Amino acid sequence: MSDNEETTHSATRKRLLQAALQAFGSHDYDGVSTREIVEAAEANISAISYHFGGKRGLYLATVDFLAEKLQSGMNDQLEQIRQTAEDTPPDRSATLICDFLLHFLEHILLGEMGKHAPGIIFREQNQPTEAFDILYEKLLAPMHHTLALLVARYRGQQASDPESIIMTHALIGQTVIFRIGRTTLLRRLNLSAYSTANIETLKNQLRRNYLALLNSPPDSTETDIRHHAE
Amino acid sequence: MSDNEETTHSATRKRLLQAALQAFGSHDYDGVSTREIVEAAEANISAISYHFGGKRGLYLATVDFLAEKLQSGMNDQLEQIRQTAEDTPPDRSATLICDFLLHFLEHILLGEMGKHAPGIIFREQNQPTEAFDILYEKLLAPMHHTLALLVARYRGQQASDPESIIMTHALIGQTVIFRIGRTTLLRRLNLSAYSTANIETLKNQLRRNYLALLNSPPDSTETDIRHHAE
DNA sequence: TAATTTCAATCAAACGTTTGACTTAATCAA
DNA sequence: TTGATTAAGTCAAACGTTTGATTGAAATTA
Repeated sequence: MSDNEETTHSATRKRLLQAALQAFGSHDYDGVSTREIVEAAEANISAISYHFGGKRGLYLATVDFLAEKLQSGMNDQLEQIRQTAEDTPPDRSATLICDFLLHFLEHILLGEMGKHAPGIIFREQNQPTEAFDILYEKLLAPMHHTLALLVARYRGQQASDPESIIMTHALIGQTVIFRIGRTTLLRRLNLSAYSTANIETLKNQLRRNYLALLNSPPDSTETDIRHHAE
Repeated sequence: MSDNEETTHSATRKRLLQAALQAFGSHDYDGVSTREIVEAAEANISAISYHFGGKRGLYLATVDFLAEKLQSGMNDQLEQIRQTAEDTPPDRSATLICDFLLHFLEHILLGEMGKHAPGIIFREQNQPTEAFDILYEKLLAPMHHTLALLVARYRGQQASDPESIIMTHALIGQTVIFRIGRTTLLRRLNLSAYSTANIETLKNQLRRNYLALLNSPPDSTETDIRHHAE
């Protein structure tokens, strides 16, 4: 039984993936030429066809590469959160949510991943191809699921309740907008880039925002239904 | 003195802009070929060079076209909001903010603009070119500014206070994420598209979120400083 | 030796742009 | 009113370049 996809351990293959990640992260699929990539990867043109079957194959492998990379850094954290959540009272969930999201914020604002991932992820959200399935399964769904679990737990709702899911989405949205809408916010604040002090300010304010949302009363209609059901 | 840019009133010119908006809205710059555009516009290849100087010129004109289109539909609303805000007590500002954002939400989820604008705006945020300046000046800045004014007024802060600006950004972010992250949310909810009932649910929940954020107490440090200054 | 990987060279197709002829409509002197 | 002149816009055809992909030989590795 083989691992995920091919498990060819070619150095060239890895260099191609890294170069492609950088390229596809900062330019559109069609805005990146295969020659550009192989030059950055110090490989031959035909290496793309050889290792990935073509440009499209390289792109898909790159998205998988990205998802795998991010997943590995997040899965432990998510698993630990699920564990902690079970062992502690529901009202501690808010802290877990805040800590996770703020840690996530720092990653997408400062981390290496923040450079390349957003462009690819948004593009796939906006105009999904089969690459979106990879991102969703390995990245977006696990994160969304775990957070929804905590949100539901904290607010005394079901994790499958649309209200929990929507609330989770809003929490994530309020976070990622500081990466997605970075250029706009920086102009409004007369800054050219986020400093660590700026990010500290952001984190403080976002934490307060998270708590305000989490502590807001659930929809009364839903609550009534739930109470009657119990 | 001429109007904005050239005021050539060619039918072909307009058809090119409309076709280009559709094309650039759903595909990347390099993913759109000039032949594709002229075919949709039922024009000749050379019309692009003739009217816009080239593909790049057409793209910039298209962004300007988009900004102008959206601006016209929003400026009246923003002006009216600024007027209303001055004539009514600060605590009414929350309603104005909610109404504007929810109206905006409906536009980007269902309206014609929601199809094409997001792709272009995000791309320019993520990798700004001179087209971003157009979007910022005509669209993003006015909206951001007016909302920040209301937010500051409601929470008893200065509109120039970073906390007001950041709060405004968070409010907008929480709104647009339902367009940007649409694909993810729809999967989580097991839907294939937003129905009008779904959107009504979204709006109800978002309104509650907005109010929770707006009513949350401002940063105590800031508040202290402000009180001392007064 | 046999299999895997790299290489320069080459391919057809698609790209954005340019060209020069053609049409249409407005301008103006006779 | 007529006929020549000019300008604006459109068109098919072609331009040189770049694109992703392929080839078969050479190099490398096992």
